[in-house]
Amino acid sequence: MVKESNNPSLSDEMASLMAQADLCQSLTHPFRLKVLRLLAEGRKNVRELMEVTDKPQPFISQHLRVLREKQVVNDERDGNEVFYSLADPKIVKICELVAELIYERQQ
Amino acid sequence: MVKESNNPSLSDEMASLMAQADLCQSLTHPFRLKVLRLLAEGRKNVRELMEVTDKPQPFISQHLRVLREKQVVNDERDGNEVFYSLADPKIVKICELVAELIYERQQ
DNA sequence: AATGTATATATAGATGATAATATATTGTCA
DNA sequence: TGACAATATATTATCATCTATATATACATT
Repeated sequence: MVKESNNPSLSDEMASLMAQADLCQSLTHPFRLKVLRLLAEGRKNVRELMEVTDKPQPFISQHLRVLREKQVVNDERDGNEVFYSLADPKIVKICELVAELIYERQQ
Repeated sequence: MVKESNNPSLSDEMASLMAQADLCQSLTHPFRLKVLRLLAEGRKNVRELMEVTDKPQPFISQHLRVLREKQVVNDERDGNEVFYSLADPKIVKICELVAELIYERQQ
């Protein structure tokens, strides 16, 4: 946004805003929001997500990668499978607030 | 995401997820997050946002347009000036949670 | 080692977002 | 009405994201 100034607190704020924007980027796809909603119930592997969402495997893995890169989910391998889970319970809170906001709009 | 099924509740969920994703899109730019933070203090017009952020006017207006189109802010004209304000207090909550989440990461 | 299963990555064409510049609109006041 | 101030929109080049398809990797089992 702004060129870095020599005031450290300004660039700190900028860095924080950039990180926040980056995190929000992970929430800009309906499928990823759906995945987050599913993971809020508990960890799931890719096969389970395929069964529930009926989407092709690479499609799912690509979106999981976005979530992983933004540190919104964690992955842990268990033998052949990889389980995904929410990295922070605040993610659920955020998604819930967003959903509420949309819900209230329709009333 | 998914082709519309004949189950109305499914497409309702889809519509909701799409609206949620669309709203989150407004949060994916550091400048817009900065603006929301400023508007959380109270309504501001474009000139005030220019003074605080030191950004060119069209840059600001374009980002305000995104926020307006996503219904995240309201605008009201007062003579020559247009004042922007947050459309819903939940926006502040969401931004705060996102900021907290980022803050905690750094610890 | 060979095969099968689960998941990840590479690639490419299409679509969408961003930023800068130029220009248009809207309202005020002389 | 004409000139100015405040804000909005149009345009365009660049860069990121999305989806589908193809392919690669990792682990398990025989």
